Amino acid sequence: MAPPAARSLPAAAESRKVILDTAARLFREEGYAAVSLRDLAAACGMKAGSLYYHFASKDEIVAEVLRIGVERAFEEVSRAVDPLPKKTAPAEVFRVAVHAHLRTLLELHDYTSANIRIFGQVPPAVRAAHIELRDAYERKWSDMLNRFPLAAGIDPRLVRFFLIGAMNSTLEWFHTGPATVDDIAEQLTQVFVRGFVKP
Amino acid sequence: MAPPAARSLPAAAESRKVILDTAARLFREEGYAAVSLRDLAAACGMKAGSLYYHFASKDEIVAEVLRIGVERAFEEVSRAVDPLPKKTAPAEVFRVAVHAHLRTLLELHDYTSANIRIFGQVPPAVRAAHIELRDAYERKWSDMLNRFPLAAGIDPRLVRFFLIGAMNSTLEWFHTGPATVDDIAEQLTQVFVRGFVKP
DNA sequence: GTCTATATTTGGATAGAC
DNA sequence: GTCTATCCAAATATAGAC
Repeated sequence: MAPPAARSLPAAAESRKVILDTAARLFREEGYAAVSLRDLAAACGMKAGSLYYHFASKDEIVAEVLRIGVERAFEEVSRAVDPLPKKTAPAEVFRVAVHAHLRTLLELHDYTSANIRIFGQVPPAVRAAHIELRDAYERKWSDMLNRFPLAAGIDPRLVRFFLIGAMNSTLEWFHTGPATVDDIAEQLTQVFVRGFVKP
Repeated sequence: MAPPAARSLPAAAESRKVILDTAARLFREEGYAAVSLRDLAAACGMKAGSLYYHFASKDEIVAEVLRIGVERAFEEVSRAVDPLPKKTAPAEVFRVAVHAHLRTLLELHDYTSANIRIFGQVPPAVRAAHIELRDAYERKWSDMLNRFPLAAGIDPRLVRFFLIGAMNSTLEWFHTGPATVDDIAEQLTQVFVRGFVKP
């Protein structure tokens, strides 16, 4: 038998994708607890019971949304940074990475924004199972920061925490529209690398 | 009639305070949706129905917790910053303010940490009613930032967003213990004012 | 694969006794 | 002021028909 055409998924996989895409969007918009399986099913054009053909529980759905969210960000940042020439200045690598992370979070993927938005709301067991993947992604950021010569008294672990906190909190105000992703990436880089005060 | 002794509140006010203190602690620990009124009442040594003598709804309780959370931070930062001599260097004012905010968030008040933790989880109406007070507090930060001469191309509104995001996200990792509040305040100030890279 | 129907639990909220 | 008892709505999850 010939394989199915590349553009169309088998029915089950197709439904699964619709459910996950919709869940990511609703979680991003409304938070974890506010989205019931009835809401989710209705938004997919299904009934709640049908979800259980594809997933064993709400936890399983949200765990998959979280996982894909980090993976997308990881991929986008890697795709932007890895091809840069070896001799690229650390600050330029940094700016490109920040831009890729912000674009994924703010413009590209509901999965990533859902991840940031609901991570603190999901059941502790789900959160615990997700930590390892988050850590792997954050290690990529540590590697980038470690290419810089550090100012005296600066702990690079704290810089990474500050940076990730500042990047992810853009989700809470980006829609108010004071700046574009390009603006934010550029200025965030300048603030972290050289400070916001006139030299 | 003589007023009651200063250290003891009237019974109703006392119960109200117990409920709010306990709610703040539970919200901080478990999030908004995870705390039921039965849980809250039990932790206060009461039954769920009794809460309704003091508050009309769960929303009213959480709104009060949010309000007190910002007020405490506002008070602590004002108390630390306002008495400084007029000629104090902007960077020193900044450091003192960051220290006061972080200490309130990380060591002093369950209300403030609950606010940061659950703000994104409460019903939209509660959030909307709370925005004005948050804005007033953030204006205090804008005033401090505006005392600095800015580097070229820097929008002080973005700096304020980055700063508040970085400060509040400490809540997610402070318990892992890589640094004290003093360390964090010192290094956060240095990173924002002069950057983390060796000059 | 998706449906209908329903079991089961849990939540916020109310009424009235004490 | 706090209790007991209860209402009502909503949630996750399951069973079995189609």
